[in-house]
Amino acid sequence: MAVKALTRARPVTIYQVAERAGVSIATVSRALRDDTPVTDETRRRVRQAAADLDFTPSRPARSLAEGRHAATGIVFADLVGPSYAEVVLGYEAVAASLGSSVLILATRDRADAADAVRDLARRVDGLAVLGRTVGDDVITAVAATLPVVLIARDPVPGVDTVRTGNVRTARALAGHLRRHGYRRFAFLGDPDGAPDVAGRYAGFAAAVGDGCSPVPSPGLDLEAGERAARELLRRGRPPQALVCANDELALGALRAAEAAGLDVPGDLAVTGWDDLLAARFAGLTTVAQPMRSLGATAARWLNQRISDPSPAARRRVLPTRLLVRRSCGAHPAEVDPALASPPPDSHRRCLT
Amino acid sequence: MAVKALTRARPVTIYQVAERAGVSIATVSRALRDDTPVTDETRRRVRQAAADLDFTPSRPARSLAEGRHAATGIVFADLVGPSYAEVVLGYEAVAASLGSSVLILATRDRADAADAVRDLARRVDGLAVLGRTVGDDVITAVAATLPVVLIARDPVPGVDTVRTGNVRTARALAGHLRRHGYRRFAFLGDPDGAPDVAGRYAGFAAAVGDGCSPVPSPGLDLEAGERAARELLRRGRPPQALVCANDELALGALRAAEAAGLDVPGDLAVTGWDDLLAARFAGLTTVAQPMRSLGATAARWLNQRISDPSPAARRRVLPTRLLVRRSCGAHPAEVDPALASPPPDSHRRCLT
DNA sequence: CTGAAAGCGCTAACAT
DNA sequence: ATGTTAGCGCTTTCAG
Repeated sequence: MAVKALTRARPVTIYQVAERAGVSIATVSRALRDDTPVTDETRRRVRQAAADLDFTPSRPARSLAEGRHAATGIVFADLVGPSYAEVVLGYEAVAASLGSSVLILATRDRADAADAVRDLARRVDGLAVLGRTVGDDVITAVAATLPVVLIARDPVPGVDTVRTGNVRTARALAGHLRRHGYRRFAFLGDPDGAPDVAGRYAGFAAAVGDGCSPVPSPGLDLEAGERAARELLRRGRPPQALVCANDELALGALRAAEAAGLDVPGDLAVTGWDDLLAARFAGLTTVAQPMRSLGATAARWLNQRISDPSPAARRRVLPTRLLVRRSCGAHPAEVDPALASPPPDSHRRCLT
Repeated sequence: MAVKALTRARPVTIYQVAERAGVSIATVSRALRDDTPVTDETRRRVRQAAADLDFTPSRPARSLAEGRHAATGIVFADLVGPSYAEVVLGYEAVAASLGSSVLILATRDRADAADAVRDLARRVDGLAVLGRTVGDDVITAVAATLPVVLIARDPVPGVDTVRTGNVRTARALAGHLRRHGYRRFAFLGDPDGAPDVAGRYAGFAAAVGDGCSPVPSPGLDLEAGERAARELLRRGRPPQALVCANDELALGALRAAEAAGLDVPGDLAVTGWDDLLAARFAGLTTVAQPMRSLGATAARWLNQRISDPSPAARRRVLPTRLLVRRSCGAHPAEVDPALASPPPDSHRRCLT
């Protein structure tokens, strides 16, 4: 196969289409977008010429002239972990159906996250921000420039926010565990590390009273969970139930328990949060959240605010579901069957 | 909180910066990009003015003038499933470090995928396409316009391609299973459905000879695997080892086996592909692939080809690793320890 | 080193 | 209904 396209063909412009169709560029512009008054015959000719030349309008030129990008962005820390990928997917699906392209920005541990966000802001008509990826100051600054929707993050004045119910669900979880008879709890995760963790801890701690203090983990992944749990279990008088801020931590705790020769749930009950696929196979009691809806809602709101920025800031908390599996103890009859069913937009079924 | 920003401030332009700094717009343009000859003093003044006004250049205007987008796109079918999210993440990380923004496009089951791709092509300087999301005709057409890199997909003439080794690894897997003593195999998955599946089946079938025919599943998810496996196990004389095209199918098969009262690996060996987190907890023997590297490589190649399109098309096959766990049978001593270690860019450890 | 001016390709008044 | 023309905000010759 010979090397091809050493120099790529220069893109076709509206002028060439106009010449070929024997009309002015304005007419081409009109004919190609169906919202304007053009003779059927003219439109046909223009369309034909455009097709012949394989013409597609230059996006930058269009954006510059129209003063809009027809694109929005979504900022997140990572895509692995708590099924954030699903949020992005839900977001993309709606955004695409609304005719806007999607730019992504993963902040990970990037030092210049704030700059990157500001830069992104010049390429889009609106921005969705997932979690505590950048400071409130950046959010406020960007929100002064274009519409912003916060996802799974503490609200910022004047900015839309969609979240999942952490506090309330944590309370439900606490109730469930108490009905199991547990009284000594530990919460695995650092409330200061992520807004979600903070909410989950707050709700749980409030529900069980003083009986629970947080055991900060050095991260939110499996290794962190295993390490923190190992430490905890080594100390005297371990808790009866270990409530983890997310499934990865919980799965790590499961491993630590196994390594310590403890039976789950016999010696120790463990719960997670997120309903990862792995949680099902580990029989982990956890909380399922409508991740896809989270993204979809953000995309929809963003679109609305782009076309009309005037309404007051909106806030919504999406419902979550407690999924009771075997890791929290013998399955009591009191569990409402509805609680065991999957969240609205999940294709998963409860396993245990 | 009062409603704010009913009408957002118009963005600052280069003219305002020029006026404030007492120079021409050309000088501002130069001073803001450090690659041009400008007096230190002038540069300082311009920078100051820009900072005062919180000026950031308009992307569309810049793109129009420069004739480039400083952005690339990545097209994929979905983000869930075989950790495609990791590919995207690897891609984004490299692209960002190379100074280009990232646009995403999820084709899912979208009917107008081809149009969407063509549309995306007008917003980027290069495109990465993951899997069989659009037809070869679209790839060829787009590749004539801008650089394209294919990921985990059969090569198209003249287009770069990065893949993971399916055929060779399938052979290794077959060898391992044969050493276990298995002789009757079944392959779960539809080779005609996805390029990866095709390669995996081809390699496996070639290695075990006629002893293996594919059992097409109606999809690649857990439910499809469970259903297909249930059917298979119901028929007389089930296989000794069930090799699944991916982990989700395998996990479904595990459930079907359990439901049928079969012991894994006692009555039936099961293997997967992808090394999902859940595979670890299910003790599933599987194949780990350097997903992140896949994306990273694509981003790097794209960048190179954008700056210099002349080199001949490149093809690379990234190595995979067989992860032997308990689902394939009693752990023989013959397993090379190296085979059990994680792929280069994975943070995961082998569990079993 | 800096300024003036000509585009980049398109949309949107404004004419006709 | 269609053509003319003035921008959109920036980069980049070309002069000076």
